[in-house]
Amino acid sequence: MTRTLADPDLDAAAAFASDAASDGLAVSVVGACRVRFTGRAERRLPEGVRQLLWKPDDTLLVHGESGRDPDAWASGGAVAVEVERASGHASDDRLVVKSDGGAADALRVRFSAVHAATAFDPASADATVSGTESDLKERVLANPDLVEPGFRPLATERETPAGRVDVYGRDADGNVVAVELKNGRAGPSAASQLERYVTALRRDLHADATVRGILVAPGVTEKTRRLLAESGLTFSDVS
Amino acid sequence: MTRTLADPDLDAAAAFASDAASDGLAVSVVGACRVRFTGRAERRLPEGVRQLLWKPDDTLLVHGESGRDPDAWASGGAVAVEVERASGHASDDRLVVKSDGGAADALRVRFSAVHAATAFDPASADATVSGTESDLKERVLANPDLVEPGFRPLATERETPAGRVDVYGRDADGNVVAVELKNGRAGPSAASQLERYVTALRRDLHADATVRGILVAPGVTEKTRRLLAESGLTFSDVS
DNA sequence: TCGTAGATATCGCCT
DNA sequence: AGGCGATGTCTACGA
Repeated sequence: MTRTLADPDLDAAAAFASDAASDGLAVSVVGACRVRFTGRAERRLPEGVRQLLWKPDDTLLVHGESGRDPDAWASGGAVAVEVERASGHASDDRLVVKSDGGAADALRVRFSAVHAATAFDPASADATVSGTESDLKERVLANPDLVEPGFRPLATERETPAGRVDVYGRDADGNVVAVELKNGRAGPSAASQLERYVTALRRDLHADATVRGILVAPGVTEKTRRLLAESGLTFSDVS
Repeated sequence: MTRTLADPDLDAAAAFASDAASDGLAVSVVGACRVRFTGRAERRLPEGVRQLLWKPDDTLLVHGESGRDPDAWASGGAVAVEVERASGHASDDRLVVKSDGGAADALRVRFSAVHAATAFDPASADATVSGTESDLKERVLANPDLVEPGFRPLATERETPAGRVDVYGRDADGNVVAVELKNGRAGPSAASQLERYVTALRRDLHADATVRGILVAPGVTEKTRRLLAESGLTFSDVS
């Protein structure tokens, strides 16, 4: 199923890539190229050796020396391969792989040389995941005292004009409580988010209702702790 | 500089990958593998053909069938390669590439078979980028009327207890103005952010100062527009 | 399709 | 090293 080509000429590489793509395979191309992206932004990469990965869903990824994120990419567009013939020497020919996204986004990768190409039938993701914010929600519902002693959850994802409250309930004194969960260390945006929910609930509910906000996370930054205090909100540590 | 190996046995692949890594090269390995990540979350990928990219900065990427983001990854850890010997048949041996990040993050990729391996000397990113929020700031400073007629910018990235205001200035009437820039369509978090800044400035400045907030972006969602209105904030469209 | 919010977010800047 | 906010964020999930 997997096919490999070493040091092909550009015509061979182009044929190899298009054949693989029409067979529903992923193609990895390693070679010297220039890259240009235009659309939501403009980006250019100078001549250099990179790896291009062309997935069966027509995602294009250009990876260079470092980092988790690609140096350039395109997704959602139609991908085309061609060999640009130079008028002079054949050594000026270029293998061009390009994606033309619908919304003005366009990526063009121009190879002056291809060192290796591999085609393979890739596995779908189908991953098992745990340890996310949704797991934290399960934990809180199973053990509401994590929020605070006496807390009783009444709903999850409750709608407000400002967005959905992760967990909605009442405290031991019967006050309305909005709980915002964060899976990691909480920053200022979490405090703002919670404040928006609390403000929206105060407006929506009867004027005599007391609405409290509790941020539940395994840690909080100092500035965020201060912001919470200034807004009369509570932090509950679940480390 | 670029080297390729087709259908190597696991020992050859292991030697190839470690040699390439010690030469400061990037290595692409295509083969059948299982993947496990533990740390901030847990994730497992079942047996399947994927591409592993091992960059010189010890970033590991595992790419499958679709999507721009890798199905699994690790960065910042030390990467090790080894062949796990099975007690029975040699066909039960596994090529293991693993990254042990400092903070409990660990990625392990176990290949049962390697179909192709390529080593190459990758180019550094060194990209030219434009069209970002910082470009929008340039535009606003060059032409303050984009914010509103008569606006005069006085500072950028002005510090407040709630964070840095993108552009700080005064309007035609001499009122203090906090400007928040968004490069894309602005959502509720942008409104919250601006409100935090305005509140902080009102607290910091003399009580008699009027502080206004203006969100400048190429569009805004409906809910956000309502949030802005409720907080007495202004939206300025720069499409 | 649009809006909203999470993510093993990553990345870059500044303290 | 940690906080903070942008990102061509991407991606999943609802309305």
